[in-house]
Amino acid sequence: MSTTLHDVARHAGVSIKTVSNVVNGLGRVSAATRERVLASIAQLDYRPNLSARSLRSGRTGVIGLAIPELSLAYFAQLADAVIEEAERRDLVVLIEQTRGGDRDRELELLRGPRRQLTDGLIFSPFGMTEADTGLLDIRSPLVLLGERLPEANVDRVTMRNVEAGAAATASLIRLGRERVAVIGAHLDARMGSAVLRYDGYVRALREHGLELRDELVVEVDLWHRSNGAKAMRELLARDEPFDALFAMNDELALGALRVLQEEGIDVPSDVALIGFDNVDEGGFSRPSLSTVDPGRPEIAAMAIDLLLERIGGASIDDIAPRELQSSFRIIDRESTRGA
Amino acid sequence: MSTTLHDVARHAGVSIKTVSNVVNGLGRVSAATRERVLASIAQLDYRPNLSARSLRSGRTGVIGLAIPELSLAYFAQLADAVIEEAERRDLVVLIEQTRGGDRDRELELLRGPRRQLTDGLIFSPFGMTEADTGLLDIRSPLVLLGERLPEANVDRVTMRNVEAGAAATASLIRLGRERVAVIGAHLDARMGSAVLRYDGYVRALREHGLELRDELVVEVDLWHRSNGAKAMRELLARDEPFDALFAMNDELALGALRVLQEEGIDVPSDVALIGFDNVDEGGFSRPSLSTVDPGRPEIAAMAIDLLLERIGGASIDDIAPRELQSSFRIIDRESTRGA
DNA sequence: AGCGATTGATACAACGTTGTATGCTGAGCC
DNA sequence: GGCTCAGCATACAACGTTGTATCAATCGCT
Repeated sequence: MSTTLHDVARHAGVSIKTVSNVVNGLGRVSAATRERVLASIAQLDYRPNLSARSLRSGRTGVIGLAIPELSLAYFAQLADAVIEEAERRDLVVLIEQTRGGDRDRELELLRGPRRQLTDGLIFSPFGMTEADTGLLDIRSPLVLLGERLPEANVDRVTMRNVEAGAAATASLIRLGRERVAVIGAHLDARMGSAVLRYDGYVRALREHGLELRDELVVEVDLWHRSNGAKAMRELLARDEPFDALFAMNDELALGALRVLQEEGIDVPSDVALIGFDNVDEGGFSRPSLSTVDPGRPEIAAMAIDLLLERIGGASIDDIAPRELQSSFRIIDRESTRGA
Repeated sequence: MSTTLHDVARHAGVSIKTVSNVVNGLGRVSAATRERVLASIAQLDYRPNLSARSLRSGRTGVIGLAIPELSLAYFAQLADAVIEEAERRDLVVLIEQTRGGDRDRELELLRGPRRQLTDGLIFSPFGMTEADTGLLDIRSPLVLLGERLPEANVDRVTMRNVEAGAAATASLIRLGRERVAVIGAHLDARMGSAVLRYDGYVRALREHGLELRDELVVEVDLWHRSNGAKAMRELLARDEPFDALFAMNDELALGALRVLQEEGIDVPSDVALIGFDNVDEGGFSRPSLSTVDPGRPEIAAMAIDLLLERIGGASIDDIAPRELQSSFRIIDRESTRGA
């Protein structure tokens, strides 16, 4: 079939191991034999068999990335960042979709045989509940993205959701708006981005001496665009005036934006709007959408670095699980511009 | 480390091969021993080592997907479809980005050692030129997406671009529009989607007895949103009246839409608009975007099936390369609705 | 009863690689 | 001149799996 070390060795008149050493730059090989071997390698177009290598070494050079759905812009862009950062470390990425965060599928990915294909997994959980937390206790390297499953004894990358939520809200208040609505809250939840971003919202209101009005808070289960539209209709139906809106992600914001426009409400003059996530699309909506950039490349880099340490042998017992936080940035676009 | 066949065999008091047979459902194994072995497998939490398996079998169960950029909605949704279809065939997908279609990167992916990680590659070429076509002549299974590199002696999945372009154009004409502009043309090119969709446009005009006006044709190099905006400004500057627009993909359409709105031109009443690709986002723009659905799941399924045949051993010499075409569908949304 | 056929299980080799142990030079030193 | 020691290269085993060949025991048939 394809050329092996054996073929090269025979062709160059040396032992298999010497060829292996040349390929990997190990051991002492005289310049003369090295030349000869390299020539043979080039001539025979030898390429190492990665299956054999990983059988021997126990490493595959592949990391897994499990996300709810690649069609969601946020995750597509995240995957993009992970692939690029992985590439930089000579790793390759295998993407698994949990089909919108299906719990059973998530568990299957965590424990299934396919885990063997990868050295470790970067996992953005969604459907698993806190009761499932124990199931995360797996031998192989794992890094969680986001703040779900807070009890899990695992490395984790998050962002400063409270601070970012506060900064987003503050950016609206700084425009002179005093009735800032928010959509996407999960008031009953104890943890999660929704809770943290909402905390930030509340904090910013307080710091600027504004009143928190429950009538301006809309709960939204899934942060999809259609739900953003629904939430906005609900808010409008309450007949409670507002002049600014913090949407907990860009999808919600874009859904809300559409309804606002249908109702003839101008953004930003009537209602200033800021989203969250900095999805590409927000730069092209009309008006373009102000947002919070979560620093995806940084998130990707942190996750991979954490993973690599575990892959390198640092077990959970050796080093306690850590949580790294990416830095965010407010992006000012048309939806919060002008008076 | 982790449990192997050996461990299970010892635990169940049988030979290694018997355990292997149970796992793979091969050979004859009595119900009694099968029970015993399965019990041991469950008890020891045995999972087959996929590296060893693929070393032995020569298959990895992984296919590669090389696309320009995951952040582009079209490719994200395509990747989604490929992953789902692969899953259905018990395959897993390794995504490689060619960084917006960088030629050197494309060649690297085609010939690099990482090809060994996968059983075959689904490749959406972009940067490679016709001069590079010969470099596609690789031993390992390969399927191209799209009509670039037309001379390549390789399996390929395309869509009926001419028919689809004609159908899109016709859907505008059927609204009563008589001055249909088009953006995205590559007039100097001999091949590619741009040429084919343009052919469709021309054909539809002719079939409906409309005149082809060069002033209504705008060339656009890269089909990005910003270029859609640029093209629209160029078209408006020509001061040539038009009442409908066929954009060669949704990105162009959305870019153009934004400019039309900035200029106070109403869509669809002043200008009816249709795009191409059925990117999710088009369903949420305002007005929502009519488009051509290229049938991504079908494309993914066809590509994987072609690949699997080659992986199964059908070499290019055995079976001549084939081209499969997906079926498309016009999606009517607000941008072509009403009078 | 004696024979071949069938069933159920086993031993062994091999996939291509790399780590370990070992061997063979010849140069340097007392 | 015999010793050590570095320098270079090799042989062998092992990673965990599966295909092939083989074998023992049981079965069915004349």
